[in-house]
Amino acid sequence: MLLQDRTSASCAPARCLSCKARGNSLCAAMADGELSALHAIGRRRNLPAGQAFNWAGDRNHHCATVVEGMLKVTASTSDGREQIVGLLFPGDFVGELFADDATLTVSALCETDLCTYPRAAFERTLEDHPRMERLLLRRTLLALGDARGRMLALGRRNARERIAGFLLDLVERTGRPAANGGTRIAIPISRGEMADYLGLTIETVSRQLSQLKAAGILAFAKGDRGCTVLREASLQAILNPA
Amino acid sequence: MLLQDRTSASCAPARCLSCKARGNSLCAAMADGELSALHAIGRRRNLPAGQAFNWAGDRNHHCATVVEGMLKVTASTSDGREQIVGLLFPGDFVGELFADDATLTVSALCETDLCTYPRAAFERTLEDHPRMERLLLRRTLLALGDARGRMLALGRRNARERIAGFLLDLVERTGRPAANGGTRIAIPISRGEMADYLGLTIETVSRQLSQLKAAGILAFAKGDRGCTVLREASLQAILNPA
DNA sequence: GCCGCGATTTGACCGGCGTCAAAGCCCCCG
DNA sequence: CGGGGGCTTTGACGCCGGTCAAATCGCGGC
Repeated sequence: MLLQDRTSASCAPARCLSCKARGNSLCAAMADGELSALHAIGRRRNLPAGQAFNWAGDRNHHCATVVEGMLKVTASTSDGREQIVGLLFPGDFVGELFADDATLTVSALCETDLCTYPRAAFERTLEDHPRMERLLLRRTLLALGDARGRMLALGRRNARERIAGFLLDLVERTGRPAANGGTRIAIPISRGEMADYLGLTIETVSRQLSQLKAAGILAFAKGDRGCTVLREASLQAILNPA
Repeated sequence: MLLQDRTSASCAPARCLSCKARGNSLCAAMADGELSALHAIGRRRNLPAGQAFNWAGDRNHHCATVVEGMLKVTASTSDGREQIVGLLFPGDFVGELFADDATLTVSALCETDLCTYPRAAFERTLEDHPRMERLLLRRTLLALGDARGRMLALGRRNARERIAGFLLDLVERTGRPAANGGTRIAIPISRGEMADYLGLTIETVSRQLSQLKAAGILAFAKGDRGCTVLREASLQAILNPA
């Protein structure tokens, strides 16, 4: 163990060098030699689709970074209504730092690989590596900006506008030019999860998508998640009314 | 100028020593001697009630910390619907770091004193003082947690529940025991601002408050902002239904 | 192919909250 | 003391989106 630490201090651990999330995760702040500090406390973990990484109310022992896959972060009311308050993609940091108890539930939207760390050890590592702390600050600020945009959507936009905004986000994140001049996007989550993300119900989401299809703005290929956006400008017009 | 910097490097600038926000602002991370770094780039500024510190869409030149007073951070749609996405109190940091353009509008809810900094200079100071950066990270994480709680409220709670939650927040923040065994709270903002904060309309806020009064849960003294909570447990029960 | 199950879509209905309007209240100022 | 303007309350009404229910689709297993 000690020996391994010493050797890996001079060259990055193999698991890290081949890591798909390296480069856009917090690890990017670490020089190859420093990675051993994280490597020593990190464990790889695979999370099957649907399974929770942790539950709101549990003691908050672990944090992680997403290596591959997607997670949702949800908050819920005492009677079970649920709101997705964040989505996490490869490279994103997972967890609530500096808090003894978790207030949010994190679970996998599809099969997901994580690099998990004991929270206490991670926080210590953070203190020792200001570059990593700085990177985390930037990410947290981005997440906060995102959260604020979603507060506007949840508080002030109607169902049509929320759907349009969501689809435009997907265009930006996953859009690829389609044959017919439209843009093909993946919709990586179920209707129910879209509803939880947008603060709507499944039925409303489905109806709105049907209307957009009827209006010739969207087209669905049968039997797959995803669709192609035929008239992006129309979505923009819905999102930003005069 | 240079001379002043040198002298103040050995003892904290007088303005900082007497600052009411010292101790719970980012400055708390600075030893007395370090404060000159902030002092040199900071300017005091007084903002009359209602006036904006900056507008969404402007170049993002300045940030600040709140010395005294209260600010609101608002996001709005292209057609003018407005959502308050944050409230700022003495000691809180004001501004969107690492962004060239402001996406949010910040304005004073009452007469407010700020200590403002050019954003670029502040970011440089941050780099030189990891303790301050760490404090900012903690605050940003708290703000993110708060934002997520508000997403749940805006996305999944009805008007009654939002009002109850808001009042309970005020009890925690400003509550003082009242003569009749109730808790006296200050409501430091107008009905319109409450509505913007809660994602409701003025009329709905007013109606809900009237209902709580009729139910004997709240009592309003005539002619002042504020009220006393007679039955806090009832508010809890509204916020967390079975 | 056929069945069964979950996800999605569609329909009917209704209630909460937004909208529009008017009245009331408070405070400032003359 | 009276008048005016802004904030707040209250009322009437309509619509959006939630609820309940049923039909349809998609897919895997046998």
